[in-house]
Amino acid sequence: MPELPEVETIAQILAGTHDAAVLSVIGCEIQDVSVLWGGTLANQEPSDFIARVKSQRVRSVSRRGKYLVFTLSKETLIIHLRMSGDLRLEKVTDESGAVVPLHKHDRLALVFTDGTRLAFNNTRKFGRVWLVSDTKEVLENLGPEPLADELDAKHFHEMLQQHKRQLKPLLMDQHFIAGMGNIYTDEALYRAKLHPIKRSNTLTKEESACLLDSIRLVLQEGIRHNGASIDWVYRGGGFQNHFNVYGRTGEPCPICGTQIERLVVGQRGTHICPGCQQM
DNA sequence: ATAAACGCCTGACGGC
DNA sequence: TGCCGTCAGGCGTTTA
Repeated sequence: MPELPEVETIAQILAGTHDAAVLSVIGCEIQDVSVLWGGTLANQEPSDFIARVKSQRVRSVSRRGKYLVFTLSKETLIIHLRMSGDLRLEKVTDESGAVVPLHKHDRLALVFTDGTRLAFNNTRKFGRVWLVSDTKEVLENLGPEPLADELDAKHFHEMLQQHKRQLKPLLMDQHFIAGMGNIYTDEALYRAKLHPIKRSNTLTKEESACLLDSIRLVLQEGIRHNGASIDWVYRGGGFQNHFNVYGRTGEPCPICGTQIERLVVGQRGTHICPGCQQM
């Protein structure tokens, strides 16, 4: 699934602030809703959702962790793409006036009065949509934004000291810090030369500061490349061409030449350079 | 407190 | 070609 850089890219594209943006949802009024798979809705029945969301207008689009946040006239629409979710903003009809068909695995579609449509494609049905009056209902327990200035090295070190957990599962815990997923965690730990199962409370101040820098570096680089396009989901991003360890099992480490190893940490495939990342 | 195991889903890929 | 196991950008719940 998309991680912070992919979600950030999608948010910017939908908001029309991205270089690659063609359409924008800002100002669009919701005219019609198709709930193609009811399980998509996390907190209500399709009929309630449709009745409440119709005729609301999109005021803004932003990101919090891996959540997309659509501020509407009266309420807030929140989308989490999970593993296989994607969003397409497109015209409902083509140049000849023919209706553009929805895709296989589209689970929800919002049709706007200006003739555009936002389609939520979600192959594995893990993604969810919420409609809430208060974003706290969904976002309250998220950890800090890794790229925010309020998070400094001192505070991050204290956060790490408060747990005795393996670094990788801790970084992927959205209550600890919001937005890190499997790819960017592997890449950040590699850059910081830290082993994924090293205990968080054993890091020195210097190591904590280096880890925070590494997290920010890989996330910024991911955003700069419009995220990664892997598996069968292609969103136009190119960060997959800049992975140092993720998915590179058996290839030489760019720094020391040792073969990249794959292990399992926290039930997730994990990629490390055994030469650079020692316990 | 920490972490493993499992469930939720569909599809791609490699081996036989 | 088909079948089977494994793996996949996530996360909540249950169990140890």
